Amino acid sequence: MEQLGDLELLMEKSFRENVEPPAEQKVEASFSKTVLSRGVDNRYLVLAVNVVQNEEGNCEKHLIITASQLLDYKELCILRNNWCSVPVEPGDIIHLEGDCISHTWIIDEDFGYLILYPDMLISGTSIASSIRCMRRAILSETFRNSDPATRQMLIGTILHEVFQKAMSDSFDPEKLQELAFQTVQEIRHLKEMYRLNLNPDEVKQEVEEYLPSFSKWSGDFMNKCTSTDFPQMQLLLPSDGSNNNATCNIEVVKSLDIEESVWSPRFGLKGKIDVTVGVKIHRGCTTKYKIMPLELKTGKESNSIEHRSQLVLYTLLSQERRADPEAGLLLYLRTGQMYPVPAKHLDKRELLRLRNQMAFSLFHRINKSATGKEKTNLAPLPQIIDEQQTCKYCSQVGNCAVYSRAVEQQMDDNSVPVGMLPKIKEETQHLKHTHLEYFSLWCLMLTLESQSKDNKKNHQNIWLMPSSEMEQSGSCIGNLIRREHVKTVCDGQYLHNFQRKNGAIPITNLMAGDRIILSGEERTLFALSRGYVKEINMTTVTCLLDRNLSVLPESTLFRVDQEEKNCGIDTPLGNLSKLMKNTNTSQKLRDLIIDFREPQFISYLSSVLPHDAKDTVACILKGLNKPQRQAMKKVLLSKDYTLIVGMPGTGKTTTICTLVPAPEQVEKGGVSNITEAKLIVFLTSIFIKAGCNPLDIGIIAPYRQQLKIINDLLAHSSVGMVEVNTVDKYQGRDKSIILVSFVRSNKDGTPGELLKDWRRLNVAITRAKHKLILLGCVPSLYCYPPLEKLLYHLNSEKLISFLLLIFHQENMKVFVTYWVIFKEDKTLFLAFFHTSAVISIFYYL
DNA sequence: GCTCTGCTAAGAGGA
Repeated sequence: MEQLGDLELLMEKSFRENVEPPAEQKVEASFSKTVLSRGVDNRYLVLAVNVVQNEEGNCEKHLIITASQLLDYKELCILRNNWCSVPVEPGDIIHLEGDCISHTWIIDEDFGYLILYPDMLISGTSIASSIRCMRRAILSETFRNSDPATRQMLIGTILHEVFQKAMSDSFDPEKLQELAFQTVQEIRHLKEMYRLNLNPDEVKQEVEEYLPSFSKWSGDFMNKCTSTDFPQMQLLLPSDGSNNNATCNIEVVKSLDIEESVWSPRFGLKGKIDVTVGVKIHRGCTTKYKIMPLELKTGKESNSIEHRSQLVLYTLLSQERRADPEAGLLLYLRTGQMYPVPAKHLDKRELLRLRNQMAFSLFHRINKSATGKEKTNLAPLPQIIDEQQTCKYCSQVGNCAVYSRAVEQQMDDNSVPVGMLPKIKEETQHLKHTHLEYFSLWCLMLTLESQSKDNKKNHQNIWLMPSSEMEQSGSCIGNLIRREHVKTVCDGQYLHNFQRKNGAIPITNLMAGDRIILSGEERTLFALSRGYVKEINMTTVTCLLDRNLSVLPESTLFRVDQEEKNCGIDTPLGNLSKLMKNTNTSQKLRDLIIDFREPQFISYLSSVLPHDAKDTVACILKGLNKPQRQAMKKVLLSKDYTLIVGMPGTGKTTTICTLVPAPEQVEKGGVSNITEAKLIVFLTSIFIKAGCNPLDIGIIAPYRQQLKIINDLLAHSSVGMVEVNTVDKYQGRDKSIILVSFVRSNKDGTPGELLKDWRRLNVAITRAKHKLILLGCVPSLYCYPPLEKLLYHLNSEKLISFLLLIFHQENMKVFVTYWVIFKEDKTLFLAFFHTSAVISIFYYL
């Protein structure tokens, strides 16, 4: 009792000490628009932080907090034990888990959590990776594209997909073979194989080696007669208490979701759960049913702390949607071995502590001058660890060393472990002082830009503000009910129709094409899916979503929130990191960009232009004025870069153009032309963006392989629902817009039979009611007599447009933009040529 | 203060 009295006295004291100083009134929330609240989603503003010693001489942190906007109602939060190290400061926003008794929260070793900046959601994998090196975790969040994709990652991705498909289909060996084959053949995976110089057959073979383990796993854990037939495991749930027998039989009943994406503003976490499974835990004569996260791993069966931590974090994420799973399952697909991972309080506490440290580092990227007199500069990152082994294979080692030398070693209180100095030197020895300065400057500038007010995502409004309030800002529509069937456009794209439960849709800024986040009005259905607005009118919002919501009850109320545009500094930061690499290309770019080496030019055009391109180039130059022609010539002679400077409207963009060749590919499946296919998809998307109904657009190609490629591309774009067919299928029908891809493009003029058929061509070009776009390689198509006639006619009518592909380089990344001139006339022929001239341009502001 | 532009994203495995 006496102790308690002392404690109360202590509390009173700290209250008095901290409530009274006038300085406290100046405290402002670091997240300007944060909604302070109490209850499950509580958000407290920290007014004061006091470190005190308790009776036993242990350290405690006492926070004076408030959930009232007027700062008039204050509470106390006492942090004990390890929680004392949370880097919380006055002005911070925190979330508290636990009990609040007589205006006092006590967070200690065994009970309660503090979440620092809960609206900053950090991914499960990031936190897991911070266990070994916090600095690396922060660097990976910053320099996002520094991790090069590898063969193992591709195999891992493919295997995940095969397993997930099998989970909702079947683990029958023949079916698995089929699923594996399908998945390996998917365009995005083939692209990655091409990039990694891998053969699809060898990838398929490696994937197949895992399949027997898949079958073994499903045989072990699913569909048995009696509970004791399921594998025996050691698992105690926190709710089981300590004096229970840990041995149990685990049965996987069913899969409830795949790639479930969860944002948790309660724990400040986000992540994607590989598989969400219904599990029965049979222990003695009792059975517990739990819905748990199942995490798949294709690599070494390490059962490592990182892997297990990922599952512990996923049990926290799961609580956003349903009851606490208390445990997760970790499955190694190479062997089919599965480990249960209980989510103990100790593990959750330590992981959230790491999360708070990470949130602190991510939030405090800049040292702002307190008085306005000192220079604003970058804050140091978490300490470099002193473990050569860990750093040996770290993909962030380059960024780590450059940041240390360019930013941290310029500071007074910089401390690098002595053992790591040689490594840092080695990693940065190719860089001059000017390069380090450039890195430091741009890192600072980009970080400042990302922190500027209009670039901050205010996602927290979605979880903290009711839709009725958000609707007033025009970026939200609430009280929506799903109408009609969900149309599956393709895997991962589902068309949903929503209507307001009562009456018309309120006035809104939401427009077709906007990115949105779809949530249920209920808290547990928050951020269910993301996608685009496809169409919006007075009564209906049509959305293309990444999940099919028809599994939810029909009466579910939804809200649609506009996803705020995010200023991506990821690309420029990634480029900055690449610019510092020890490669010849980066060396050259540093020379030109940082050290301002003058660009070099060659003397004669004849040495760069292929002979047969002469006429083509002359033809283009005809359309340009004198300064444009001079600029064009300079560009063609450029070895490095050419700057074109001009007032707006003087025709810089017109000058920056080049012709791409688009060669055909002849394979077993038939003839195709990937460039044309991409362009068709691009043009289709332009028409849809311009307001055309996808159903009014038809795509025609004479070759099946081409149709397949176009279909695949459409399926992976936001377009979808556009009819793609051979000429014959359009016989007797018409569409508002028809796009034709002629496919053939080869120098030797091998004629294919298909295009010689005059009747087919006639059908193809007479299907369009309003706009006909023909796309093809002019010199190749001249080989076909019917097309020759057509081209001759189009040419005389000036209906042929040369297709311009614009390469432009911004933030050191090359973008390719198709530039198409739309004319008033109904018919337009977009033409390619065999030859190309590549132009590289840097835009400088 | 308005409007335009840039925009998937968490994790795929390694030791």
